[in-house]
Amino acid sequence: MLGNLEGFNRTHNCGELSIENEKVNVTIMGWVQKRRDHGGVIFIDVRDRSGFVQVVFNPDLNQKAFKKAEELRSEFVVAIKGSIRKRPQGNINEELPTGRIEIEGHELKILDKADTTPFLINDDVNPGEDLRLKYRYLDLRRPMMRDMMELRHNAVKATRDFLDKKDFWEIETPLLTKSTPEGARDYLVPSRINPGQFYALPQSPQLFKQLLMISGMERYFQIAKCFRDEDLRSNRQPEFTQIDIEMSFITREDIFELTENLLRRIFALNDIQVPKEVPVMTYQEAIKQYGLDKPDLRFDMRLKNISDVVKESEFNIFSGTVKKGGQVKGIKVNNGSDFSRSQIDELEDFVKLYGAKGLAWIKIEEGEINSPIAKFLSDKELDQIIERMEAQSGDLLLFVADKSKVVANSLGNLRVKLGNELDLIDEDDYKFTWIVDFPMFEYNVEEERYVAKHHPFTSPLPEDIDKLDNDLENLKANSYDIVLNGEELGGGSIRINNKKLQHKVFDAMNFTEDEIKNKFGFLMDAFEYGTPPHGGIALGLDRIIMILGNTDSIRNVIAFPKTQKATSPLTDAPSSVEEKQLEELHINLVNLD
RNA sequence: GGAGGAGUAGCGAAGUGGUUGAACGCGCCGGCCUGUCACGCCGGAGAUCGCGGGUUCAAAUCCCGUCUCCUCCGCCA
Repeated sequence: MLGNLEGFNRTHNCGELSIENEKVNVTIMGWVQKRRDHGGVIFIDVRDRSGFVQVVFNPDLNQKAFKKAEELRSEFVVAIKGSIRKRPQGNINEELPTGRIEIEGHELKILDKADTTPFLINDDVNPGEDLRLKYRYLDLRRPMMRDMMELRHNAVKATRDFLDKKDFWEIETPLLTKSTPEGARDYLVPSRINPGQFYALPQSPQLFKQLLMISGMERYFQIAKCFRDEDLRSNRQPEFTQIDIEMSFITREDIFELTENLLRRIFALNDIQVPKEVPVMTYQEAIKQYGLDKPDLRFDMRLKNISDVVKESEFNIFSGTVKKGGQVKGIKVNNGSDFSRSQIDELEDFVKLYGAKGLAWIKIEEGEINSPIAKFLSDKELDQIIERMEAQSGDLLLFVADKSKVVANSLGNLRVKLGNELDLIDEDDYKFTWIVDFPMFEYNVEEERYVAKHHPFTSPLPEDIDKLDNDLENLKANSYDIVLNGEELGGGSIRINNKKLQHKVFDAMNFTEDEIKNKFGFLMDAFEYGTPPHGGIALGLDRIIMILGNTDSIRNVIAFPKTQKATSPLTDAPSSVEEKQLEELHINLVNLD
């Protein structure tokens, strides 16, 4: 009968068998990857988590097993007894880890049969995302996905080992917690016992880890699930995992060192070196030179400011923008003068996505200037632009004139796009950098108030504290991000550990006394009882695995991810619920249309 | 909330108004085959061209709507 293991005890994993095991009797179990039926002899590749191995059924050796092997189809689950032998001369397959040996099949048991799968279980096929997610348990059988899961496990294991050695304690914090007003939209969970009230799933364990510092836990970490009800991207899922760390009695540099060593350990899993010295760049410098706060340092093409050169220019789009307080900046595409008009139009469409109104361009062709805006620029201005841009014959210059924020964002993203498309990036290069001194606040036009750029528990830079009273715009935070190849791996800060200062920060954000009390009263209370200086960092585990695993979708590093509409084709979540469940939760559905 | 791309047998994919009864590859089913490992050879089944309207003598192909997946903007302390 099917499924019964009677008489079979697994002795080896398929992928681990080698010439060392010659003449050994083995029992393997796994899935049929492939059957090659030659009529007189049948080859079966049997796959388990460790890899696969070839089993041969020969009627001359074992008629019964051979007959049984004729029934086999792909993805049948089997148990096989046999003996390891060297492959005959000329039949060694050097391509395969187990290619020097094979199993002479003596006894075959079919543990379960399988229907033809919706897609083939190998890395050569590329089924649509919805199919992969609907049959995720089959998708995960593919070597690529199996490898991702193993990599993820190893990274988490390395993290736990490393932090344990450094005297950190892994402490769990609640998933059912309190909704906080700042930041991302919360996932809410209705309380049955408290009609009309809701828990929120944590966007991060931020407040709890600070409370743990006040508790004297001193060094905390958690592989923490976090939830944010915002729109999805190729690197953003509504539930994701952070390596969450907090320490007491430390400086920013202590956190840098710890994080670098942790990353060193994790990236070593794929032989990627974290340099001895990870450079530190200020936010202001990053925006100035690269336009983004997560610069990709694998290629140059920095932004150059030509505002001063064109501020009196005839070309109104440039001079007018500068006079209104905006900027004109440009990037240089080496040997880009052969870009066609339609290619440049495409680049213009791209920067418009980021709010730019247009993209001005100048081609330097054999000393000749080719540009629709050249006629509005004086020779002197052109010369100065070329000098500022360090342009040579054959180059293409691209300019955006706008508010500084739009200029930085549009050119910064254009730079990344060109870097990728022009193949300026060495895929084997890994450029880490710290970004520090972020602005504490950003003005939110919709809410007509300042909001925290990192979070409101971030300490301002000590030398900037006075600006809390009069210069919020330029107040810098003691916060930091770790960036790799243009991807933000994580960020953190030194926290406020003082009630008075915390209160001032809330004030700056226009919180009322009542709001502070209702939303953060418990933190303010805790600050009364002896709070150590503390700080920490949260690293995006999923993004780290993406880069380590060299994949461009976060879904490939999560066993059961959601689609872009935050649904699961596998479980069909989310779904409607029974009327009775809603009643228990005191919830009435209303139609808002 | 918005922009773009995609949806054709189980999977991948060609086909942009008719003369093809919708290619091709993989898989599947049957037969043959004793050294394959992308096995080979012969034969076969399998498609309301995402769904709903419309234009036309004629629609996979053009138009409108709608659903799903992907990428991006906004959003993501």
